[in-house]
Amino acid sequence: MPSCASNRMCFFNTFLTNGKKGYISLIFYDFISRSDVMDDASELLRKRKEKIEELKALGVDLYPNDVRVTDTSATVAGLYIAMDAEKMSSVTATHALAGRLMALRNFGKAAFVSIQDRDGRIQAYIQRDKVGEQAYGVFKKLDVGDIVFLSGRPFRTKTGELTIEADTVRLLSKSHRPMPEKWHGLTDVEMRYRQRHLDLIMNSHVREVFYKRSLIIKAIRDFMQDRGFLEVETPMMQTIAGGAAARPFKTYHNALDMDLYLRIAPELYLKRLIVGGFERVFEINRNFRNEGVSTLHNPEFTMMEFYAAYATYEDLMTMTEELISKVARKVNNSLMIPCQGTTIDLTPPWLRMTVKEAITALAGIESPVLENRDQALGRARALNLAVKETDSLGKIIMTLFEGTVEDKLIQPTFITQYPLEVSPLSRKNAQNPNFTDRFELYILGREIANAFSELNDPEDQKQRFIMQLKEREAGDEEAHAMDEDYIQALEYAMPPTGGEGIGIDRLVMLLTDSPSIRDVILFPHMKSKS
RNA sequence: GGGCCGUUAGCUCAGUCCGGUAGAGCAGCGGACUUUUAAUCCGUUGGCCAGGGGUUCAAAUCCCCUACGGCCCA
Repeated sequence: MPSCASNRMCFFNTFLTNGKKGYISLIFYDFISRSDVMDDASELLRKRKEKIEELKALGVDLYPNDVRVTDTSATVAGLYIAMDAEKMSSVTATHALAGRLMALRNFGKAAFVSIQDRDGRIQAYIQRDKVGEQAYGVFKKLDVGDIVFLSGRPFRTKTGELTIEADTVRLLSKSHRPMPEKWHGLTDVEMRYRQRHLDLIMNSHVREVFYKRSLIIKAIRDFMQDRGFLEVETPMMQTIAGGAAARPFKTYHNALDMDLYLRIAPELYLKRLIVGGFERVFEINRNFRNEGVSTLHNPEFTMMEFYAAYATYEDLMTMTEELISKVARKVNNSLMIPCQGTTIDLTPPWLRMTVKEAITALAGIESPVLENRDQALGRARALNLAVKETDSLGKIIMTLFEGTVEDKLIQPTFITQYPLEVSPLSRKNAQNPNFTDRFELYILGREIANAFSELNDPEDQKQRFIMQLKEREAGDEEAHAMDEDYIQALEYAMPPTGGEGIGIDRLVMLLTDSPSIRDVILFPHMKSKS
């Protein structure tokens, strides 16, 4: 038998060598109570633990699983919404509900409680003479935060509040920890993100944001399916992370003995499905980009990408207006969206202008400057923008655009005609081959969508990849890699196609008036607290 | 990566400028109370002041470093 008696490993040893169940549980209990509670825990946690022991001593099952819940706070509220106190006095129906105890107002021999379930809150009135002395004794030991079961008939209090007059009250799951403060709730943003369960318990508007997020995604999915788009799933782990300009996460497959990258976009696989003949596909899923976090960036984020054969980027602008306005109407019941102190008007059609027109119109940079690399470079430097001596005109134009125009695009605006150098997968514009048939949608100064008429000429695509390789050799880690498999797929002929990606998180931010992407992602990434 | 701000009881926050016994409200605990709703009333417990180093007779408070978070910039 091991000689040490003060760490977890040793208990396992004891268990293995001794093998008697009763013995081990005794030791283990000793360990829990002495180390986790008596020494480390706050007085509050110790008191709670004592109460739990008292309940156990009374023979109360702390975690029963034998109740039948028939209603929620909302179904009960819906039934009696039109009935006043007098009408309700003749109601004989009883309702069985369960939820988390969120408020407790005790009067000695009776109490009002509020329980919270998935639909909201409902009040119940617990009387000693109604539930019985023994059940009431157990009830008095319950805490805010416990999960409870209630049944009884509904009535209205003298203030008119719908209330369940409980004939049964039971503990369903005991909370070992106290809830945050009832009035101010949980406001510490770090704790809200790290302990989202608490945030969801305490902050109803947070629950609403995530209900709405689900509605938005459902509305998008319905819209796409109604138009004959097939929902597909393509690889999240890719041998070449392509389809966008970003640094990928790297991982490793043991059995195959190969490096893999988490995808930065599904684009190239989705277009291979267009070659395969599906003609209309979409995917709503996660992308992973190895970059910093900010109010607009999370390392993993959700995009919808879709591709439509025989469509152009111009068709997609119209479709995007329809999609986003339809979703907004569905979840917000309006096309006027209050967001971050301004109102966004989503009524189509939306403003359309080229990158160069936008720079001239919104930043006052004369158009000849945008035709001459040296002048454009000089202007970018004068504006303190980060440009390199070796940057091409197209790159400099985009630097000017990002530095001077982006945050002015408040109302929905399609920016079209992106430079060839920054669009390696887009079709060249027929009139001006230095630019591509591409657009990005901006709302509230943020990029929401990116789309283009797809480049389907395999020889041109190969040249574009070679251009990108040169950028990569010149030190641009985000430049696109050569993808021979993709080129070979194009060699089997891809129909003329329009493709688009819509940032779901950013769309949810817009439609829920959330200031940070972390407010629309349930578990945003945070640094570990060591 | 840079700048600014923050971290004090389970939670929400004072206290920091100007160093001198660590506070409030809620929650908890004990008591009263059978229509309250931030219930009320009486009493009461609870702290490694994020962590480390320095200055000082004396540090939550002043200085330096670190961690985490927020906002802004790149």
